[in-house]
Amino acid sequence: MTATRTADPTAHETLYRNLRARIMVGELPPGKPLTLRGLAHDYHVSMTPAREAVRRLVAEGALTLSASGRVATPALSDDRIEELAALRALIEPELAARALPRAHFALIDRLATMNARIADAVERHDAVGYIRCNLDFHRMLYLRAQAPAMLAMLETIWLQLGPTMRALYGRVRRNEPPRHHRMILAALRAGDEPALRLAIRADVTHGLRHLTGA
Amino acid sequence: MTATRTADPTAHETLYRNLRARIMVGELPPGKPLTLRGLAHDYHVSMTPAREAVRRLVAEGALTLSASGRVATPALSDDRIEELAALRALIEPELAARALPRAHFALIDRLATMNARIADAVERHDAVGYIRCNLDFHRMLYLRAQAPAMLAMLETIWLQLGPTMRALYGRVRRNEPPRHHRMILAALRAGDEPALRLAIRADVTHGLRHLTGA
DNA sequence: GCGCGCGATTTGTGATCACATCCGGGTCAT
DNA sequence: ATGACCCGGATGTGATCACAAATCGCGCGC
Repeated sequence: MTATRTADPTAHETLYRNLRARIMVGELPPGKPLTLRGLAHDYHVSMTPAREAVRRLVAEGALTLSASGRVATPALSDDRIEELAALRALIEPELAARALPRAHFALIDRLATMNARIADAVERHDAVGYIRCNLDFHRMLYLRAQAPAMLAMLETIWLQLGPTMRALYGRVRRNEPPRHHRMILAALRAGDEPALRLAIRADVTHGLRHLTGA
Repeated sequence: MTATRTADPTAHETLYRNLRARIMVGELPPGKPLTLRGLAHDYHVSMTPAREAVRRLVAEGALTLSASGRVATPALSDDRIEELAALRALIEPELAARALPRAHFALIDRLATMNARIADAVERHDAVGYIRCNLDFHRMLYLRAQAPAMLAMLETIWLQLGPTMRALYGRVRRNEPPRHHRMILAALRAGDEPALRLAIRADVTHGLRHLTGA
């Protein structure tokens, strides 16, 4: 245990973090309805923290609010998916470019390791494992950009796509080796910013192209 | 009154909308502390809706939460301002480009009218009026892009910059005529997408360049 | 068999209370 | 004069309750 850090987070924050993580990696299918009392019961807290956590997630787009106040995971329209993909395609290359000058060898090495883990998840047909590792791969790179506001904005986009991505990757059985990721690593090693931007953009748009067609 | 729409919004939503609008146009200075009981009292509601509205605004970055849970308008660091400006410079040209094919004459005419209103606000040294009209100008254009997710994301960026922009425009007395806006209108009339992207980017980066130096 | 309406239950909203903690100001000792 | 210290008010957090509205399911009528 490295836990000298046993700070006591508030109830609504633990609930928030937990739900957020589950939504981002696609543990919940699109359109899954949630209830305040249900969440409160599951986490052994009262309704108040559940309300705050849900409200927060709704504000981030991780959950949608029906007209009557009912809350559920988002079931995105094709148009919305296209928009979110376009946002990823705008922001991620920028973050990668900013990370590039700071991407030393140890980072690239760790990225390659994570890439292997992604291949494992694909092998095992583990959809949420695949999504989790894939996001970890991108996040690890973008963290080097030293741009917390950009990264936060990007993560809210990932959040919104979480349930939908799961619904997709759960359907397509064909294994998709991290082809573009290798291009990303090559561009990083070469210090080639234009190539990096292209590789990132290709990775993002490739992964999301199938979502609308299905 | 066109108000056939007198639907009854929930208390926390009216409070949310009101606060959000005030923050976005810079009515509140950076670092202004707010209290749940204070807000609840001002809006004649109990603490519960105030808490939800505040939680929502915190999630959007419109308010910041101190370690002890205290809430205040954000006092942005220079780095963060640069990031948010970069995000605007990425997203806004894209939205403008998507709006361009749908920008018919009536829209351009209305934009020109709003441009005049901006000039008025500058004349009167009305900082919040200037910010409000400026954002209205951009929003009116971007609405034509039919990209609600992108626009929503952009508005959260505007939100975060609200108090800071006010602090800036309140300081610089020199009148800043909407020079770039005329370039935007010209590009729209000519249907010239590259020129439009450049004009938008220039407008955004120009307006925010001073924020770090001051 | 199928659609419709009605009632019981579920669910979100808002109010209020108890409590731990934090912040500010005043006091006292050095 | 200045620093630490301490206490009282202020503040956020969480729990619980009352209430209105929406939803779902069942039974009736067609």
